[in-house]
Amino acid sequence: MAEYTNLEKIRLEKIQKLREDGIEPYPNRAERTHTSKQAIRAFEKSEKERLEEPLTVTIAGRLRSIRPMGRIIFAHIEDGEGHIQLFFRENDLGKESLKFFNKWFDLGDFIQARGTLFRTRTGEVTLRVQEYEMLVKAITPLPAAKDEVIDGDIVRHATLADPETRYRQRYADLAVNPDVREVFRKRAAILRALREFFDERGFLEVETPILQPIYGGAAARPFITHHNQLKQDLYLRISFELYLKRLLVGNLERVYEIGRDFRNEGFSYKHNPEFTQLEFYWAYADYFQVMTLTEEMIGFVAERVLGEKILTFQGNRINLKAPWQRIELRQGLIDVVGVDIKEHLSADSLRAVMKAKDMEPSPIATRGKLIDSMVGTYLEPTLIQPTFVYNYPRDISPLAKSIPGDHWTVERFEGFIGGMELCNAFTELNDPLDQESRFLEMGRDYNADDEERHPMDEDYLQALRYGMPPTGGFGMGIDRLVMLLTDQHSIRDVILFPHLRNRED
RNA sequence: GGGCGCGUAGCUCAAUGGUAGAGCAGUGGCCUUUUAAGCCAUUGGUUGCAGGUUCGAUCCCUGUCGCGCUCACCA
Repeated sequence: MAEYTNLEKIRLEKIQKLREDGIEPYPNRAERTHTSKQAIRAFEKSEKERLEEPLTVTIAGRLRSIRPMGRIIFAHIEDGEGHIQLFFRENDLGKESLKFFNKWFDLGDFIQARGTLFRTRTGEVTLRVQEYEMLVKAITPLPAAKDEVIDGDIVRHATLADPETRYRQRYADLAVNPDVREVFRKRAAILRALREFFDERGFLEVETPILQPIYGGAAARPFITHHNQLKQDLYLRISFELYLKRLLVGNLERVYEIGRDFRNEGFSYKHNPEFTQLEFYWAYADYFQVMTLTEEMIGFVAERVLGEKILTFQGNRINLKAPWQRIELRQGLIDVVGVDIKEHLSADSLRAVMKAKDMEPSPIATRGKLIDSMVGTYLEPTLIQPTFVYNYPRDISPLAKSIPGDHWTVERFEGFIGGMELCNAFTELNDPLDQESRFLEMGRDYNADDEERHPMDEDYLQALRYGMPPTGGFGMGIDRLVMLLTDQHSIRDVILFPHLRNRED
């Protein structure tokens, strides 16, 4: 049972009294002829055409401010597209009707109003209300103190700022913070642009299983669930990779999927346990071609969403125009920490030189993990402008193809923007025998009970034995791309309902 | 998981080892073109939760819950 605050009790009482008077505070049906924006546009058009007849419209929305001034009342309502001012006048409505509004309506209620449009002395297009009706009585007041209209924009004073409430009650956050709505509109535009980009280039959008008997394609701990009838444990996917590549075996030469991945790991400003991923696989391409396509893709999305390839992220001006900077991983680490990984082909040797350079290498990490941690700690934060780091260590890339003649390195790159890893791609390993030995290698590098261990996927190997064309593959966290294009510091600000701990107090 | 910080009215924030205050919102009144409208009056709090120290705790201490930052973790 909800416990009501005093403010809520007052509104509950209003609901009861309205019903006693035969007025339904939650009517089944509403009516509107114009949104706020449409109404204003229609009025401006009629002004231009010098129409004599006043324009009559019915609008509906949430009451965001009320300014009673005796026998008149000004109010603003907000709908999905904007806001518009209502003008209630005793001369138009009669004494009772004006009083009724004053008495029973509160900020946050939904109202439907019919009337004619005019311009006030201050020039604002306003609805002169002739009839109005309550659509919804809000019980809880919106967590915002007051609105001010400056140059036609609503400015909110003392608006909801507490991050916890904003994430837990996203509905309230959205209702009260228009820029939050804007972030999610942009997110939708980004997804639309990505689909357009791949559709235009002959990529087929597909859907692969989220519930998987064997997880794979990434190093991450999975969520485990259970199918009752099958009496079988299933995993929520940690990547799409192994299923999408099966499709290339099946002669679908260009595929992509946009969907949710789940990783049972800690969260941070750039990690949420479920997140949206884009992966694509492109037959007869290699990782350098994928790099070029990546530049095009990100540029295309930015054009669509921002109108240009320049953006500001956390105070940095970022230029997305191709070509992006390309740094070979080995050279990047030589430049940043002065370590040449080619001279340290064992984990122990690498650990020794890292210690000598005052780093604190993990005592159990593999060579590849040590290299990756140096990249993450020293190189990644410096990569503000779009950069591809390429040629990664083999032992952390079990699904990527080796560089011919180089046992230690694979054809793989990661893309960084704004000091943040954005995407990961490689020339896909399509040699089933090599793949099998890589799986076995991984099995040796991890303990049997380590959930990050890459499990052997026999069916995937079977697929490869039929033959997978040479392929370039790519994965990107969409949430991070949205962060970048909307200048949001935290992944929680680009996910509508980010995961938070349960409250038990 | 570790470290640091935060949690006070519906919202945004103050405050003190002596029992909590402002603006807005709310309530009552005045006001027929306002723009954070204005003016007068007024209600509102188990200070996240549970303990402890103290004559007395919102403040000090311990634990706990949640959030934030950070480190670890994160092919």
